[in-house]
Amino acid sequence: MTAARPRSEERREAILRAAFEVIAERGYRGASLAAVAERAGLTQQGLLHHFPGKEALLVAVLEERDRWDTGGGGASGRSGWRLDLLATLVEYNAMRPGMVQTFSALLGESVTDSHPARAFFVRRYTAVRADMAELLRTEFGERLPCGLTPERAAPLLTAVLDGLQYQWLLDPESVDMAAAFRDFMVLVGWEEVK
Amino acid sequence: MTAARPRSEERREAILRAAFEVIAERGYRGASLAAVAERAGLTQQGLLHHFPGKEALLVAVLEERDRWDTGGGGASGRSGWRLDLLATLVEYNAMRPGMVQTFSALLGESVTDSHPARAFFVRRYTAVRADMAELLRTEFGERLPCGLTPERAAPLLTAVLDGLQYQWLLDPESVDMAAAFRDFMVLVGWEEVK
DNA sequence: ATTATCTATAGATCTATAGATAATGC
DNA sequence: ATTATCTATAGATCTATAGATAATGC
Repeated sequence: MTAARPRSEERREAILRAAFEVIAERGYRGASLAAVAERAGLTQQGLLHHFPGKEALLVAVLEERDRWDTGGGGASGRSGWRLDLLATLVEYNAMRPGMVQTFSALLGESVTDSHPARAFFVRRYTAVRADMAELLRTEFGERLPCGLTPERAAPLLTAVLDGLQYQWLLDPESVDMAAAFRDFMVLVGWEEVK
Repeated sequence: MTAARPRSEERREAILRAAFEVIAERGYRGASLAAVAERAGLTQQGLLHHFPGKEALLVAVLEERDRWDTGGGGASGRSGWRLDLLATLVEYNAMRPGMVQTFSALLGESVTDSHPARAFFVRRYTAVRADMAELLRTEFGERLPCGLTPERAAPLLTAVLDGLQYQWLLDPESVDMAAAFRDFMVLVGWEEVK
């Protein structure tokens, strides 16, 4: 009759969820272990039983993110997204400000010198640009309707996704992230209603 | 014969320069007053004589930035940039990684809750989008060659500028920020060699 | 025996204030 | 008298470690 006592794996997940939230609110540098622990319902020292240090917690958050957006046949899977699914993903993100905020905050911090997430994002963006080029190639072949090659359009596509997220996080009333992204896709050659 | 003793204004400027550097290296939250003061050549308490607190220093940094990129008939001046000058600005930025890094780090942090730079960036992006729309209208009229209105292209243009900066800061060898931006301008309808 | 968690605390920071001291400007 | 700067320090944090205690699993 008593509630099942949380097993270790559940506890870890609760800590990770708390870490996502606190990083969204204060960034990684501003996220104290005590704040994460309190949100997860244990003490800071209890948290350190599950993660040996603050950086290990960040690494776990980043790995979780990778699982999240490659899960279900996602970006790095070679299976790849289709262009229309990318538009759907943007719409989906517009309903998850917390998740977007966590990673926009981490991306922003990661450009500072020797930030612990820097290597992760360097690797990640290399992979994302390659995935985006592959996706565009699958959709359009070697040359997009706009005239660019997939390799030259890929950094632009990636930049639009990130840049719109910042504008939208700062001012969601003024920026329609999904509509703006569809505008961009039309620009590169997508024919809206397939 | 002795070097002129630094006057107050010079000291303030030295502190601001130091603050730019330390924020680029560690972000605002990671930038301690002691680190900024040491770089400027005085003690933390000496610094606090010129700026009453850490947030006042940040405000001064942001105001300096506004002066920097509106100076010389810049964005918010109603005089406005021309589109080709925007391309030139991107090339110029590619030679000033420090400045780009300071503000990319601050933009990233600013999306976290109640960050002291948040209101600044909300205001700033509203103004930037309006300026970009105005610039596009001046160049192309009510409808760009790509079919978008200036108001719908403006958030995309802004997003590309910011998004490319992050990719470039993380991996300058792999991302040619200026070339990618020119690609985007061609996309919206610019005819390259005027 | 192992796992999870806690109390206690060391050792570094951080921001900010108080008040002393020195230099400059009237 | 005002301005610039310093020493000293209060009062909060922060990360991490040490070691005790309780609960679980063989």
